[in-house]
This record gives sequence, structure tokens and C-alpha cells, in this order.
Amino acid sequence: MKQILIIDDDEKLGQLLTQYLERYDMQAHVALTPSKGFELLKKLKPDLLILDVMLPEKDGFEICREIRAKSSIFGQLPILMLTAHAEVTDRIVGLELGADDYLPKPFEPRELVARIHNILRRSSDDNNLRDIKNINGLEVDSSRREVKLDSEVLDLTTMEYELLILFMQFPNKTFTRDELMNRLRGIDAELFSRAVDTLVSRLRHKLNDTSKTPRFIKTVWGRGYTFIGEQI
Amino acid sequence: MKQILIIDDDEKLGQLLTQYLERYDMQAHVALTPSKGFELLKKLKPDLLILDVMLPEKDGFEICREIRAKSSIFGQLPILMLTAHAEVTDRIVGLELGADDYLPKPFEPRELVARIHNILRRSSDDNNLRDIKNINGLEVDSSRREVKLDSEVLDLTTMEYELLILFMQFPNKTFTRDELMNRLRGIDAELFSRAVDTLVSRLRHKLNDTSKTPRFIKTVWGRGYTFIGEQI
DNA sequence: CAGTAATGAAACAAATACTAATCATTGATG
DNA sequence: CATCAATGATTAGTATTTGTTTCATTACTG
Repeated sequence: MKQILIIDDDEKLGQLLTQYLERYDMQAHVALTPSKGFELLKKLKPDLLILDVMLPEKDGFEICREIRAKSSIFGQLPILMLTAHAEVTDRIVGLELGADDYLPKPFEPRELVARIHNILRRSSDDNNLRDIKNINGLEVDSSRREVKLDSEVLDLTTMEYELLILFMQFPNKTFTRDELMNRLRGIDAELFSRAVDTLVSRLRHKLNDTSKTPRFIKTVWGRGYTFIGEQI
Repeated sequence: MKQILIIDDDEKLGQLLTQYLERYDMQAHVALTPSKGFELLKKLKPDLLILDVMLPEKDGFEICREIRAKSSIFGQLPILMLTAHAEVTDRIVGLELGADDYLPKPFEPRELVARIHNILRRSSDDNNLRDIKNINGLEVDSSRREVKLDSEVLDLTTMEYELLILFMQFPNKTFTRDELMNRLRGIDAELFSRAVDTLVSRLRHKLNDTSKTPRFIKTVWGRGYTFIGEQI
């Protein structure tokens, strides 16, 4: 069953949608505030996010941007924006904000369901491409959040896992520390410490990759780190 | 190519930055006064604005505030502030002024480029576009910071890499040693030694370019060095 | 072709960046 | 609220890069 997270301060609307979506085999969860929303986001890892533009604390644009910034974690999460009026829409869809679709209020529930289906179909198409990755003896099943090294399952922490799949998404790309932290922790990550190094070090250990000629994560001196792609 | 607008009354600095940024595939434009700056801002619609805090007419804070006020037009425009000293910084970043980052003078050009990249990545997550230069069997993928010689990846240090892309930016141009050091290390790098020669020598070795009829880097006796462009 | 200046690159030194161990903090869990 | 796991910060030790010196070699000059 698809999990849908709705961030909207209109409680009544939330309940209505929950009931309605249930009929289409979707389980909806409502967060009335952005902070509650982020909490549920982490907990539920929903398949789709419905976001109201008008919200207390921060507006929907802001939330959308934040989520997109943490691209490795929620970069793929489809987002549907609910706008108060049809006007502002240009900014929303596909553009810098990275929402996948929008729907002006008021709307027909059926219309909403149609759009949800649309989005989910779209996103699942390219999700399949990255579901299981296998590079150089390292196998990641992202739907299970499981990593196998030479057929043995590794026990990775959240950060370690996120770092790994970020690396694997862009093999051979050299990431600077700043870049890594920004991608892993979101926009405003200011780093004064060797936290990234520590994280990499821990991941390397679990990957058994501490020799001077690394199998997976190479240090690029003066720049950052690189995940080594297929060797030819 | 990214367009960068610099508002700064230090003409020399502007020129230097323009040249430097060129190497990183950014086109810089310098406005010496705020009014000229606003004019260019409208005309160019740059991807990023670099703003000196100390300016004639109005100071950088003021400009920043004004730009942020016209949020519909330039609300998204990333702004990098150059401050004379590191003190005032709290007010600047992210706060009521809405700058995206700051950099205290004096700074290393490399540092500036790193910050620009950071900001641009944050504001629009589009570093998938790669620009690849290919000269005479030497291939540089600047987004990955990867250099291939006859299809083999080279392991270059930071300085070696910087030197190489500087050369490749201006094939057939003869650089003096002074010029090279200034471009590589920042504004008024004083050099009493043969550091440049050593650097070139090291790069040549990695490029396998030590024969008397060089493939890439030619010595111009009494002058400096030249990177050999396409042979016809 | 000798004399002189410029260059290449080896060897050493200094500066800088990285690793990993350790400690501190945070946040979750019962 | 005590415990434990995850993550951030600090730091000593180490490795790498970069700058400097030096000397043999090379290219120019008269």
C-alpha cells in the first residue's frame, strides 16, 4: 500500500483526503505543521508528499526546497503542491522548487487521485533503474535498504548508508567535503570539524576498504573523496 | 556558461576575478558602482552576484536589501558578499540581509570559486551538465575534476590540475612564470624560487611529456611556458 | 666553441591535508 | 532517567603535496 504524507494545516481537509485515498489503496498521514511533517517524513518514508503552499512556520515552497536539498535522502520523493490559487504555479512545477505537480485549491478529490497516480507512475519508472545497484562486489538494494559486500549483509548506520548511495549514484565523481555534508544534511550544514572524514573512515572500515589501494572510496588529496566505479 | 556579476569598485580585483572565473567556465562582469551594477543586473540576469560591502554611493548591505526587496524579480538570485574583515559576518549570511554566503578579504581565488560552486549548486541542483575539453588526446572533465590521457585517468594534485586547466584555457599562449604563479596562487604571490619550474616538471612527468619535442607543454626559452593547442 | 644564463629535475624541507583513535554530545529506547 | 547507539568534535600521528635549493644539462651569445 502506498504511503502518502500530507502536510497541511487544514485538519478537515486532511481527514477527508485520508478517507478518500483509502479507497484507492493509499494510506494517508496528515501533519498539521511543517515540523511535524519533517518528523513523519523521516519516520514513514512515504511514497509521495502532498504539500500545502500556505502553512504556519514556513511555507510550502521553503519545505519543498529543503527536501530537494537533501537530495540523497528524499531527492526522489515525488511532491505534489496544493496552491491556494492558480496564479503562482509557474514557479512551482519542475522548476527551481522541484515539485512534480501542483493542484490549485479547491479541487475534486478524483482529480487529486488522478494526479497522484500520474506522479507515482512517473517516479516509479525511473526508480526501477536505481533500485538495485551492483558495483564491484558491492550490492545495494535500496528498496530494502540493504547492502551486501561479497554476499554478506553489512550493518550500516543511516549516515553511512546515505553516504554510500550518494557515492554510488555518481561513481567516479569527486565530492568535496562541503558537498557531501550539504547533500547529507541539507542546505545550511556548516562544518568545522572532520566529521566527513570520520564518516568516510567508518564506512571504509565496514566496507573493508582500508588498504592503500582502495577498492571503493578513494581519497582525492586536497579535494575530497571519490567512489570508484566499474573497473574496465 | 554561468554569468556572474561583480559589484566592486576595485577595478584590478575585478579584472583578476574575471580572468580567474573564466577558467571555471564562468563569465564575469564587473560594475564599479552600484548604479552601474543595477543596470547590468537587469540587463544580464546573472546567475550569481558578488557584492563588495564597501562601495561608493551605497554600501553592499543596502544593495543586498534592495535586491531582496524586489523579491519577485531577483528573489532567488544568489548573493555572495565580500567583506573587508571577518567581523561583521553574522549580520550577513542568511539573516535579514539575505546573502547566501560571505567571504572576507583578502581571499584565495580558489576559495571564491569553491564558494560560488557551492552556492550555485544549492540554488539550482544542476551540475549534471558536464563540460569536457579535449585537446590532442588529453581530456578534462571539469565537473568530475578528472583528467584522462589517452583514456587513462591521471592522478593529479591540486596545483597540477589547476595549472593544466589554466594552460588548456589558453592554448598556444605563452605564460611567464610570474603570470602562472599569480594566477595559481592569488593576487600578489611572491616567488623567490623555481616553484613554477618544479610544478611544470611534475606535471610533464605525469603527462608523459618529457621528450625534447613535447606533446603538451613547450618551454619558451627566456620567457615561460606554452601549452600546445590542436595540431592541424 | 667557450662562457653565461636558463632550465630540468632530484633531494630535501616546510606546509598542508588526511586517518583514525578517542572523547563528547545527541537522541532514541525502554 | 539510565543506557546505548549514532554522530560530531578534537587531536596526535602520518602521509602527501608544495616550495626551496642545488647541480647537471641545455640553449643562447658573441
